[in-house]
Amino acid sequence: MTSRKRRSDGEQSRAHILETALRLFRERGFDETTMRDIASAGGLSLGAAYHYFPSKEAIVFAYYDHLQQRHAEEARLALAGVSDLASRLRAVVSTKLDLLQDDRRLMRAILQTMFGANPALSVFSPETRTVRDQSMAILEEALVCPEVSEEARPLFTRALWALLLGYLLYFVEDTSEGQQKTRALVNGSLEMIANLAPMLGSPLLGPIRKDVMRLLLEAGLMGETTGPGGSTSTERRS
Amino acid sequence: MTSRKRRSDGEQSRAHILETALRLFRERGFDETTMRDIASAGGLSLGAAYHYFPSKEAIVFAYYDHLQQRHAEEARLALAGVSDLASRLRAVVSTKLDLLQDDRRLMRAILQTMFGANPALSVFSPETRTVRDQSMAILEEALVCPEVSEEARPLFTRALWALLLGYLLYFVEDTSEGQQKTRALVNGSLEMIANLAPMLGSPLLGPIRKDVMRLLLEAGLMGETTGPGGSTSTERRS
DNA sequence: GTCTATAACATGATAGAC
DNA sequence: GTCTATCATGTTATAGAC
Repeated sequence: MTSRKRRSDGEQSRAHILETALRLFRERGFDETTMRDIASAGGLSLGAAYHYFPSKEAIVFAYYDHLQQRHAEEARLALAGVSDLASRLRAVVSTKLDLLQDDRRLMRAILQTMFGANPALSVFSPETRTVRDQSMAILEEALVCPEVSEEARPLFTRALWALLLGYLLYFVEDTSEGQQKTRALVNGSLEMIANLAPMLGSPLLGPIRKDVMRLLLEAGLMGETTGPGGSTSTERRS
Repeated sequence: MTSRKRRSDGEQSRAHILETALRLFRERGFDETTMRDIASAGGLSLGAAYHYFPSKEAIVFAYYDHLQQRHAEEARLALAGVSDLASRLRAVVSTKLDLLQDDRRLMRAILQTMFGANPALSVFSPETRTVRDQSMAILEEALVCPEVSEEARPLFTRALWALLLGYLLYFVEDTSEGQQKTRALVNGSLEMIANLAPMLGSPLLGPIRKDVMRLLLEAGLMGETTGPGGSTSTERRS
């Protein structure tokens, strides 16, 4: 265990780089901040920065990872003692937006990689599985309430996850004061969804729910299976 | 009008570059094809290529523009004589997928720019308005049928557009043989939607439709208004 | 073995001559 | 309109310091 002291140095440097990078990203934006800027502002060499983060993307991903941790905490706090569905939905989405309020440009960089050219980092890829599961877990917690039946919950969670993605997409482009446009859209639509929720749980829609579940399962969008780039994948990437 | 001959030369060069670029993109992928490759394969200099296309992105956009033209034609052809909603929905989405079948890597590049860092090229931006409107127009045509009431159509169109975006997102990652996973997902979900459509048009849901419309209108997602980056924008971009 | 620094490379984009 | 430099930046290779 001779690496004990060394590692602590490394961790510190890593944290320092991340901190510096985030500060610059916030000040100037993602594209406008170069790796050289980050390195020199942090008082290290370019090589050192690349030693800790294999790519510029990796830095925003580290940030997003950290952010989700915080969201989980905040959301749980906001959910405590709140029992009606509408409020619970608002709580979980609002805390997310609050955390991202001043980092919309960073979130744009994240979305770009999630929808971007590198399949490994895509929204559906197995590599990003952890992040996705974590995100869904928080949403699912919000759905633990009388209005949502046990059977409807998994499906509802997926739908909400897709919706959240849409909200974020809108959010990063929203230049209205305090992103009030997004807030209004979110609050209004979640309110309606909450009102419709009991209906969705009705036995009348049971068969349809079944159909949807089967569809999503086959598409690899549900349960333990992989996404569209499933096991039959034969494609390559340089 | 001394520019007559010149322009024709220019147009020809432009078309030549576009053609060459697309061929290389298909052969090697978007990221793997450099502007230098395109220029030299086309027998021109790097500067010349940049003269016609201000960026690499611009090339894929030109392609996408052309593609939508073709989709409009194909979709109209496929819609002719088909009157039931399910078939009409399938027709318009299937033709899209058919056109993109062998260009999924290119479509990925398109999606990346649409969700990407450059706000001007975002899905919601005023600059991409034409493309968006064209795309929605085709979808709206598919909804001209007895199952969809006149009042429900605008809303239905928007929802379908969002859904199509989701399909495409899934499609570009789908490595299953012939993208059968996407095909199954699309056919199944559209079938269900078609079945639910008459219900959505019911007077019972009238008030809710009103609410949704108002919400989308205020969000700038409907009608002639701009998107989230509306007139109050104060942000800049280098 | 773990970190850091320097130099080199590939490529998207630009400037200015012809 | 076209070309030839040239630049800026993400990334990699490599060598040295602790």
